[in-house]
Amino acid sequence: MESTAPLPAKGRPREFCVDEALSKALGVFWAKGYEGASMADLTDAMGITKPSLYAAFGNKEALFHKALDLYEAEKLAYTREALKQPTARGVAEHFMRGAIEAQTSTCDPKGCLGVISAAACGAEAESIKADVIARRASSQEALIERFRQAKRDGDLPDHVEPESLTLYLYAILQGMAVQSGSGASRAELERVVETSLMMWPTA
Amino acid sequence: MESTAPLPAKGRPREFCVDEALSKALGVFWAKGYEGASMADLTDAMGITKPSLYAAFGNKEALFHKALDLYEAEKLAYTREALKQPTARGVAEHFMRGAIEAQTSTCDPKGCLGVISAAACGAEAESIKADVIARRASSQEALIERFRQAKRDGDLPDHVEPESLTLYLYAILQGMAVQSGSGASRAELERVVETSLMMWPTA
DNA sequence: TCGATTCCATAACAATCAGTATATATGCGT
DNA sequence: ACGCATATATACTGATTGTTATGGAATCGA
Repeated sequence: MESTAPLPAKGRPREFCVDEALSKALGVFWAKGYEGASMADLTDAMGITKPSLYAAFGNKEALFHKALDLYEAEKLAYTREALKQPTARGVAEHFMRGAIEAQTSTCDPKGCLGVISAAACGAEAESIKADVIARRASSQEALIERFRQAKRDGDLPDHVEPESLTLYLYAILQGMAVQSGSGASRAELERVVETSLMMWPTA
Repeated sequence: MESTAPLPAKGRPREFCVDEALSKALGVFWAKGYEGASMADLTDAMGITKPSLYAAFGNKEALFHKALDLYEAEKLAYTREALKQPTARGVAEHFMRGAIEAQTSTCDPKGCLGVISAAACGAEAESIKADVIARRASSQEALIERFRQAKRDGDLPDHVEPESLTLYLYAILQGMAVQSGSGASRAELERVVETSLMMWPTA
């Protein structure tokens, strides 16, 4: 294996920052969806030409997967933080309040890239959908495990199943994403969160 | 105003049934989204040629709005039934179980056309999105009014706000649509519903 | 049977799609 | 200074997008 350290750099050096360009691409995919984002949109926002894009990222699909990596790493960091909260209720609250922040930030597109990409369902986007669904499943698995721990902690009532509670919480989060992507205000999303927390099961 | 009764029918009669063709078009939009559905897809499924489509429906956008009308009238009929349930809890349960039926029927595409169309966010689809959002708002208004009545009936706790409860229930419904559109099984959706009902506020 | 009228079918339209071929520019080691 | 390797810029590819013009076919009232 080769280190990622600065290699000798044989040929002509590229004139743009790959990470920065990827971040711009993420913004376009987030705002317009996978199919809605054209290569012209992408190269425009990234400030590079098409051959440069293909050389650096492969093709549109590969670019999207890398943008999804970045999205998970940066914009979904709060989900990993949420799992560390001491109570199941705290976990849920951190998830939902983090979702509000991520989905209504004024410097980012509205809504959730995962939900947008899973809902956009052209035929060519099947591999995109599969990737998003797989990532969601793995993220749900972590939450299920966290709720199992909560039950062992006596933090959740006996009659609550971690799998069901996870599906339920994810439904709320996805619903919030749909609403924020449809122009819902932060105040409206907060009402959803307050209502959810009001009903959260107590041990 | 002219009656819709069979006019003398001046020229050559059309060789296809408009309602049937519209129903086929709805299926395509439902399965592939507004932007994902091409005119070729549509004419293929409808069994007509492009000029016939344009003559009968105007253009792609007008066709979509009419398909949305049909969707509301046929596939969302359960929501009007739900509002008639005697208790707020019954209303919510009817909404959610109706959503399961509508979103996992084996003879229809999975998921909810409204959610799919609101999430698909190309630039050209702005008018589509606006239509879907407006219809959702009007449907939410009816549910808010129903929950207000429930409060007057002493059917909901005092501290529950009809607006918040509506946003919350819609979030769950939209989340279920996202999940069913992403391959969730009926059993998984039923877990969401059971969990939601378990937490439903009692007066 | 004759317009008049409306429909269907084929083919074309300009625009856009994702992706690439070609040519030129820039850096390295030698 | 030379070749090698890589990046950039322009222009192009074939396919597909939504939409429409054209020509023939079908049904009407007269």
